[in-house]
Amino acid sequence: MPVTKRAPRVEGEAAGTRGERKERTRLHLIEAALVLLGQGRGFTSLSLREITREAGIVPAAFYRHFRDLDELGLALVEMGGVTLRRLLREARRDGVPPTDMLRGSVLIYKRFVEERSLVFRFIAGERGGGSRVIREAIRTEESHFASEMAQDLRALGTLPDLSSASLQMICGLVVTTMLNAASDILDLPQGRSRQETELVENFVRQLRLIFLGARHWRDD
Amino acid sequence: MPVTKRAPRVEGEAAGTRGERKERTRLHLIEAALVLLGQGRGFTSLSLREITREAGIVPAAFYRHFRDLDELGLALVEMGGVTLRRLLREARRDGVPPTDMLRGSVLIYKRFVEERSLVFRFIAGERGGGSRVIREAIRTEESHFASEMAQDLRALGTLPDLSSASLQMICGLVVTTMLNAASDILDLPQGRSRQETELVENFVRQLRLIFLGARHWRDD
DNA sequence: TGTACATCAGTGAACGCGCGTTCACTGATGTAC
DNA sequence: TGTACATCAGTGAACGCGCGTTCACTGATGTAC
Repeated sequence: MPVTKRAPRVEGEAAGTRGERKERTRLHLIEAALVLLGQGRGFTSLSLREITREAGIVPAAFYRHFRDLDELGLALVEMGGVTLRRLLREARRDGVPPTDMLRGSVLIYKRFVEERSLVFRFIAGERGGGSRVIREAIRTEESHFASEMAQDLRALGTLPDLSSASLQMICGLVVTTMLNAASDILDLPQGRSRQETELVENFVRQLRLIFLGARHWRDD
Repeated sequence: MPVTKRAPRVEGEAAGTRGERKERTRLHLIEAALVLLGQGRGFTSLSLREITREAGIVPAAFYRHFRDLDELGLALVEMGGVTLRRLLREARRDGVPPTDMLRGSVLIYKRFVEERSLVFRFIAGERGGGSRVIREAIRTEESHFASEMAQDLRALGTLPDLSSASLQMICGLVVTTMLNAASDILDLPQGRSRQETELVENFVRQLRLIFLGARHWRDD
């Protein structure tokens, strides 16, 4: 029976090596920022002190993790990118719904957005406004996401006649449409199922239109 | 010869009735906000004092014109709506370019956006993030704009086989694509003509795809 | 037209407050021997 | 294993600053007679 090198800790809260604790505080800061963003304000309007207050540490400790708020913003973008990639991974794993493919995908996407509302609020919110460096980081994530989606469509044999460039362009349009829809989804008033189905139907139709165009697209 | 009822003023700056002067200060406040937004920050991060400083009045005077910053934001949204309507009006007046319709329209749009960069920066920036009340006001303007565009397409006889609902849906997609593109246009680094033509070509292709889909769309 | 009074856009000072950043510090965790 | 020292995440106090809002005011413009 091997000797326990380190005494096991009772409280799960404070467990871990110094490095692990530090990482956890970093995540607390990121989550704190997301929570505050979830209250419907822009990232640029958050203050360092608010964030540390929400995270439960002293303002000065912020600097142990990020040089400034922009650096935290970039961490949020990265988390957004991870979230998007997970969406594709799950789609790949589960496959697309066999009947009424598009509506099924839209409903899955809608639930995905709602379950990760804070991250999507951030991405949808800072994509157009916010600071320039963050906007560009988001654009980069978007285009990676579009490329990955294009690869998946290629692998699935959808739209086999299109060049990679055209497929990429089409996926770019799909991605911006998805992110616009995410913003709409998050602003849905609760319990207004009429508005909800209208939004979904509109979203489905828009995607249908795009894929209809794609099927008739001729590379030049 | 009629008597001059009021002594003519020498300096154009201070001219006008009290009401006119007030209106001018109001516009100064709106322009000041736009100038500050043009420096690449979000509306929610602007301060009342900054804006009045930029407008050349004392902070307290702000309250003679707006209850708070949100009310000024709504005025900005309205100005954005006016700008979009002007775009359609000019398109109606000048007609669409006869050859290479879509690329021509895109280039006209690009110039339009660049000439009114501050308003578009605001609209593109607050559309996804910002405060909820402003976001919803922008959505309303967007959908009015889409309706008007749909009417114009109907009047021009483009896509004569589509129902009004479908036309509206398609125009909605066109509008969001245009506004996404506006954000990209405004972030173009100066003098990088390569990136510029790529952006334009991508934008043209996306619109082409949408209209190709529209031509094959069957109402259900 | 001239006069006396009302209106009100803009002023300037003041208030209490939260901000970002700095600093020397504490004390648990990690490491070398 | 035990001990002595190093590291460093988080502390708490302090700073100067710009913030939003209030208030009594000023003086040009507007109005009634």
